Amino acid sequence: MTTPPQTAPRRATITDVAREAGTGKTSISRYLNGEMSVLSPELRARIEAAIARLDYQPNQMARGLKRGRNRLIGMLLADLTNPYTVEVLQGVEAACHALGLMPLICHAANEVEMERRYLQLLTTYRVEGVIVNALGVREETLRPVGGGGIPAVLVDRLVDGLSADMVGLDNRAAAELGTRHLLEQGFDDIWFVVQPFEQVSSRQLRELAFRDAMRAQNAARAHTLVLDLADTAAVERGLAELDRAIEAGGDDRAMGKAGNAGTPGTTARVALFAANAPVALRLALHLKARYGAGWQTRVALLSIDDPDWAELAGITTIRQPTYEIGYRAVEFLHERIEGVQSAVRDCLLPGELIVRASTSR
Amino acid sequence: MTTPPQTAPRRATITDVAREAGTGKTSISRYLNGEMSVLSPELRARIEAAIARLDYQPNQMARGLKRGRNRLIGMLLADLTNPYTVEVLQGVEAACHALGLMPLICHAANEVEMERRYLQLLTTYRVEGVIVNALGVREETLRPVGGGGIPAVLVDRLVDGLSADMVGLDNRAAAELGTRHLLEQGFDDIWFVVQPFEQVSSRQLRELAFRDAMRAQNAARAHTLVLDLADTAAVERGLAELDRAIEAGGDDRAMGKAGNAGTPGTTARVALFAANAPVALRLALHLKARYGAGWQTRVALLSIDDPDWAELAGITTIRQPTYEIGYRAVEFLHERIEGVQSAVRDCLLPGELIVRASTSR
DNA sequence: CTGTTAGCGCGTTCAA
DNA sequence: TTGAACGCGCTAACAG
Repeated sequence: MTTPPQTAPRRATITDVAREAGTGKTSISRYLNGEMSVLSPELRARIEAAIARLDYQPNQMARGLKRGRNRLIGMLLADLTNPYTVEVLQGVEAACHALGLMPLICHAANEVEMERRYLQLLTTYRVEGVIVNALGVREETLRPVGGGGIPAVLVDRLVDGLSADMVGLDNRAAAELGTRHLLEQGFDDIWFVVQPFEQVSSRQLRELAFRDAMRAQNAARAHTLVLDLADTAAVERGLAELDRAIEAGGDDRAMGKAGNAGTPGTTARVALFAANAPVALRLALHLKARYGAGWQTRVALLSIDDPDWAELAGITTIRQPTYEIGYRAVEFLHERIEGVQSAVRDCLLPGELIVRASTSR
Repeated sequence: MTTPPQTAPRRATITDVAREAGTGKTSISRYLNGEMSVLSPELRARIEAAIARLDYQPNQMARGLKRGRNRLIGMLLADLTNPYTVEVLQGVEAACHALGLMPLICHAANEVEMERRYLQLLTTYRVEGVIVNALGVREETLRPVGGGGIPAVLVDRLVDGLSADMVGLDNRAAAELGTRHLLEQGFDDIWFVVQPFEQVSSRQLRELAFRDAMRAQNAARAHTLVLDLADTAAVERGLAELDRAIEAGGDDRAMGKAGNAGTPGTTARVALFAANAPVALRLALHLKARYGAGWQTRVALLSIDDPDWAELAGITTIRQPTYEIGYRAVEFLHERIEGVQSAVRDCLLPGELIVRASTSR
């Protein structure tokens, strides 16, 4: 049974409905906006019938034009490839649904230029607010948005110089949690592996907290490795450096258990601390290639973010409350849209440690 | 340096620009639409200056209202959690970018009710077309869209009773490719594992092609296992069934190499054929839990879809040309929007076999 | 309770 | 080459 390719019959407008119901446009408008109390049941019934008959659906664009609010919000995403992003998005969608908002999702695919273009596009569509999770937007780009312009809420990362609400992981606490766990498990040579810091505050904060935690425990061997995943050659070099460290360290994790922490000159037990899931994946792939299927028992890997393959790879993770992050972001934005003028708010949510084979004896 | 929270200065309108440039709105409109030839260079310069001074940006909504086209297209997605979807999306975005379209992304999160709601919402925003990758939309829901209504293009799955362009994997060829590979590697007891078919034509097609391929090779032991990932208890039962088969089959894959294919009563070499990535993940998790880290050498797993963790898990996959699927879908849709009236088209793209440890000796 | 009127920001006649 | 007037689909006064 094929649908006939007949010419598209122009969609009914409010005027059509009014004519069909034998009344004026205003009454239709009132009906649409739920002002039922001011409509006689009789008229109301006629309107309902007319709407059904014409399969009428109000034009949001026209409404928006008139009212000055179109219920659209922009959602600028740096990288949908990162499971974190998708999970946050689910929270965003749920909240939008609950608040009658419609998110315009813009995926910049890690390209700063794209971010700029999308931000401008969103402006052009007169979104009522923006949720920003971007790689390289600077204050200038966001100025017409955040300051004096439309409301903005930052997710996961700050934009320097811009004061706006922000919601994300409590990076300091999370990095400390991870570091402490590794130290407790007896690892004393820890490599924090992170993508280039760029403008991404969360990366900076995590690394900083890691170093602080190491220092606080008098654990001398703390290293930071910056891995630009987009640069194959650089990645190779970085991984080679890790290999040297791993192979100089304890040959077997079980063996090194009583290792003398921090004492220089002795074999140390090496652990890798990935700043996020993309990094962790790259590391895991390498470790598997180099040390075989059982690599988890050879070198410890802990990651912030808890992608669905973490269980499969047996890596320890710190799971972010992604859904809630997205949900809260929309709530914040909604309040701002509604005119709340309170001081800028930061919402830092705690991460949850999930211990798996790679860091347990 | 904080941005002062001054009151939002109303965005400039075309009227403001006209006044600022000392001319009428019409000229501004002409300028915006690139009709430069009809503007004196002098006026044109004044307009440019005024636009810059006011930081004017035309209101897309108003334009859309007037022109009857707002450059918006809807993109209905069944499941962003599936890496396939994200990859397709990247193709969609690239094509939209190239064609001056803006995709409204709607994520139904596998809920049929959500799909209905979003479809209606899209209608309400007067999108010019829709790309549909849905779980349960029926012809009725899509009627105002596909038939006689706004143009639609289907991705990955058909909607029964609806004739619309569609683009996706050549499921038949892909399933044959996978089946042949497994048979060639000497597996003769193959389980096709798939989510409930529902309205999803691709699932049905893959399963059908699998059975056909098995029959064509006179390979007697072909099974189909339907796994409803949302139903934990049902999954457990299904997995138990698989375990029985696996453990009844050859104890070691290397051993069974010379196994007598299809002969009943002898030990057979068991392989699992996952219909897509979510299924493959569930299977891999179970196999790892039951057979340990080296499960890949114990039981073969092949999957349609090539998620980023496939390499990590060492499973053989059939990679879909996801980016191209998304890109082509938008191209098709764009043509329809532009009024192309040709017969309904199907674009079936080939998959690529990527052999990994789990199915090679 | 109901209809009339005047725009929202913009594009498109049509005259000037 | 330019601009004034009208209307897109809808809402918000303002009468009745």
